Amino acid sequence: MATPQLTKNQTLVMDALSHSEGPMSAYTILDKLRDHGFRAPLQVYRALDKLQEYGMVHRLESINAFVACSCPHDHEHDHGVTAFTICEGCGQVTEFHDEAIEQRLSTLTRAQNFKTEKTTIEIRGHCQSCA
Amino acid sequence: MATPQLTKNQTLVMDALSHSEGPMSAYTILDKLRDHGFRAPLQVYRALDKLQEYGMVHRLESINAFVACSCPHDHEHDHGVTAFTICEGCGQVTEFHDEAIEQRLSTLTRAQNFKTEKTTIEIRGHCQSCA
DNA sequence: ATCAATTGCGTTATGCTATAACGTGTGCGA
DNA sequence: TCGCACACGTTATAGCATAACGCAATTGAT
Repeated sequence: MATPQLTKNQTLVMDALSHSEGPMSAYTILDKLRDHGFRAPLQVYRALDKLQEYGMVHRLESINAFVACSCPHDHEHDHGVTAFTICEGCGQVTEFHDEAIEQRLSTLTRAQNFKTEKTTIEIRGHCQSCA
Repeated sequence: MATPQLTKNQTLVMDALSHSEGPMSAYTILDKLRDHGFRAPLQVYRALDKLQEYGMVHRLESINAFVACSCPHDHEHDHGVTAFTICEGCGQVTEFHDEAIEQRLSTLTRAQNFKTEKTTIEIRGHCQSCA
């Protein structure tokens, strides 16, 4: 998945997420971008869809929010399964990848002949500071 | 978490989920129970909250739906981490538990001094029949 | 027995999340 | 230059979830 040149809206949404400390809901992003001409949710959702497709943004299913991918390198290759810890206190999200879990899940899904398309692993709790 | 006697509403919601082939949204449950006197979403959500607390119902975060726990035994002890495969074709949900994944996640979260409260693992794709 | 606390219930209203459906403009290759 | 793909803007609507109020039943300590 090569990363093409981003459009204006995509760039605005990406910047908003990148400069945010933690995850943001689509509507929070919308509010942040009103000064830049954003008026409707669809403008945000359409940009988010593309950014997810490019692997630059992740959706956190358990909190209906979006976060910039923390991988420093480009997004030209698949990262495999992505997992997150999400702190209920400060909202901090940590992204991580683990080959062992990926292998194990692969084994288990293969055993039931299940064809995986998207894997969600989200761990909610409290980080060191907020424990 | 001992399972107390269920209230009327809790029983109705539990029965609806148990007799369903797959997961149901709160509003779908509401519609199914209108004949039994249900009028408002809160009646469903309140019952669902308790049933989740008792470990009899799981929430599928990635599709905003609820499913009856498939464990045959009672719910008096914690099952640890619960994972699901969710078929995008037929909606079939399979629940499973894996000690290896649980261990690995525990190791990883411990490494960042993260205190886990709830773990979500949901695998979306296609089951054998729908592949 | 009585009071207070707890729990469940019902209702209305509201808020948050996401998409449908329509039309416009722009770039680009056949 | 025609047709197609894509991004965009707008309005409206659908879908998911909770706030806030009040009432009724239960329980359990005084």
